[in-house]
Amino acid sequence: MEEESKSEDEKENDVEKAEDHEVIDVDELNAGSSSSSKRKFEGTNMIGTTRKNKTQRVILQMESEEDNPDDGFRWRKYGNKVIKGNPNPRSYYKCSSDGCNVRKHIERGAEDDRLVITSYDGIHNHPTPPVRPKGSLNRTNRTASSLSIPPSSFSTSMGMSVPSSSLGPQTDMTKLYMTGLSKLPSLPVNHQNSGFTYRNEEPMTNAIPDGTGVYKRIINQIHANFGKRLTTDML
DNA sequence: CGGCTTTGACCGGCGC
DNA sequence: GCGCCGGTCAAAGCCG
Repeated sequence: MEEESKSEDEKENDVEKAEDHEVIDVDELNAGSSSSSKRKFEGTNMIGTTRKNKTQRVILQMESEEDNPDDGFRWRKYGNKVIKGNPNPRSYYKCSSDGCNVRKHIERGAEDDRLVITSYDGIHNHPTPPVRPKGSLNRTNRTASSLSIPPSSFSTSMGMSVPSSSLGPQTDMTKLYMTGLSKLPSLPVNHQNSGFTYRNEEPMTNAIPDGTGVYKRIINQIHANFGKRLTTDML
């Protein structure tokens, strides 16, 4: 791989890494279990073992039986690891688009195996999801359509949630969250279900065309928040 | 035949 | 300095 583990702003990154992570509110909401799981999340956000936190991290928390909800992008699994404190293994995915270094980790809640925590690392440098032109690969589709437990609401670190009833059960999970996020009407948070967390507290604008667009916007927001302008370059 | 998933090993960072 | 944990890579196998 293209290891970028240079020593550029490692110091800064270090600091960033330390304060940068945002603990998922849903956890608190879900709480009851408390400390142990909270720790887990912090750890997740603070990943920095092998890599410095050079890229933005978006964390989605949702309730689903699926391990790999379709977010519109093509992912290739490159690893699987059982993490301490969580009986469920964490899966590592990379965007299979050429030149795109975006990675994502998917793991299930230690206590709620229905709770799926997806962490996105980096920004897609391709405008549109690389939908297989051949159309031979439908794995992700299969994934999305096999969802049997559509979330009944979204909750975010912003304290918002939205009933999924307004969204089709066929919609991709991530899109659901993204879309939901962008339209969040400030409903009571349902801690029993899904959540969305990203590193920016700023509310999204409305009228997002589709999930992918929303994703981009989120990434955009994150970039803005980070004071970086990769987005401009990449998108 | 091509691409993706799976599994094990190795590497690097962090904490004690 | 050592041990533990997390993350990534590489090879083999399977599926479409």
